[in-house]
Amino acid sequence: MTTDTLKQAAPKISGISLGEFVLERLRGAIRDRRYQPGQRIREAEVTQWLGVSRTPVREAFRRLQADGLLVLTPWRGAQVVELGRQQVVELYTMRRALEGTAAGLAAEHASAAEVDLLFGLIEQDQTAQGEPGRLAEINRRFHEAIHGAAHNRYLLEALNALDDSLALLKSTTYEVPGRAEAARQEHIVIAEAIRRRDAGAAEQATRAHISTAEEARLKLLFGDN
Amino acid sequence: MTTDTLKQAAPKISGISLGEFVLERLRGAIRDRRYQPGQRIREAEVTQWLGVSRTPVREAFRRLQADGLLVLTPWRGAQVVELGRQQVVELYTMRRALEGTAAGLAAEHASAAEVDLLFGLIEQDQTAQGEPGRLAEINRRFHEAIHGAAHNRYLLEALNALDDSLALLKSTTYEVPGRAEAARQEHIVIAEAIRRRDAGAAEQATRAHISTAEEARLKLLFGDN
DNA sequence: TTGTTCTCTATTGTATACAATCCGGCATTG
DNA sequence: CAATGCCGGATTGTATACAATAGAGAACAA
Repeated sequence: MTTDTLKQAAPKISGISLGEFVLERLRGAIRDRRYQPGQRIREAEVTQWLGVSRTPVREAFRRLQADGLLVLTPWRGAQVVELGRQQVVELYTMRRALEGTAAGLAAEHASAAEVDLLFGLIEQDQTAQGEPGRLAEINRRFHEAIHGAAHNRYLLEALNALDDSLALLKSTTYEVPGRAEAARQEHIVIAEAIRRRDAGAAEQATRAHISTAEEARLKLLFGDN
Repeated sequence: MTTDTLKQAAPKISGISLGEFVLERLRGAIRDRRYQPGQRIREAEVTQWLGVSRTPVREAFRRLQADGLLVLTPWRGAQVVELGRQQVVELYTMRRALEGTAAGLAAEHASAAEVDLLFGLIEQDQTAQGEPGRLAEINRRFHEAIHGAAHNRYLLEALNALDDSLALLKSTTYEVPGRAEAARQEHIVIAEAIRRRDAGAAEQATRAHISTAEEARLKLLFGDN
């Protein structure tokens, strides 16, 4: 076993297919911005990086295209999607709809443990003030908890794909001054609506939350007022 | 040029790639129930049918898996998805959210021509009473018109994928007695809300419309009361 | 008969060879 | 000098050969 960092060994005895392996590796690389928006990804490049043939690489490309992370142009190959202002706005509109729905469903279906998890995360949030990285991570887990509590697999899939797309955007909105405290308050309103099983309130509060997040995001990316 | 119906000729000079060609053919075959839910689809089978090699077939399989139409099990290949009661309920929950959002956005963004189209379709609807097939077709175009009027590409994609999934279900709800007239009235309420730019009312009316469609569907499929 | 194990075939996963296409640079020409 | 057209290499699309696996059915023992 060499300490090979450039040429990653493909899993030899893993039960997973190589196509899935490549898919996850590429998805991670795009999420971590090792492949940046607009960048072209050549098949041969991935082939050498992961030590597999072109076939599984191409399969992963197709899946990532379906997820909206890659653009595949015939005879020109794959490019990481670049999001313009209009697309960011449309993505946030989708997010408002889907997260709102998830929160409403969570109010109807969440178990006691799931509700406790939400409030636990809100407490953790308070201990992480001033650390944008940790705040973003706790925020992610808060929203994932709601997604799970909705108990709808199609909704969950759609939200995961949406998160991947939004990961194409630089940095976190927690770098905007005052955003952390505002988000925290909004989270509390949402969690309390879910606890008292008020689906309408949970949905409305979540939509408002996404809207303020959108504002912060647009300000960060495009300097909107 | 032979009148070959079994072994379809692949497009030779078409600008489209074979993978896309196979994808559309398979999607159509699943929509038309030539491949039925639960049925296994072998690569070799499609290979012979369309006169292409396994590579483009496999690419199409991956895309269809991402769209939720196929289940790919390692070493076992592709199977058309079978929807159980729980999954139908979850799909309709998604549809309620997405169609509601689309109607709300249409109320905000629809052009005059798009509004006219909606009322034109409602009139056509009246001339097709008693013909479930034509009614279903007009219904489809009514909803597509709203989807387009929302002017959000991600929402449009999600709704198209959802329609493909629901196409896995047998027959149309217009076979339920009284469903046609009820749907027609609901359509009018939705279209009028959009015409007067009342996003909230359009969304609410659409959600209610999807809920009654869901009821009819569940009754049809599972004999719910 | 029934249950178990083994083998063999059908089918999919992977690698690679070959064909088609695009894009850059270079030469030619006005 | 600019514009245009034509190579040649790089890259992707497709076909096919080979490897790995699952599942059905035969052979056999109890």
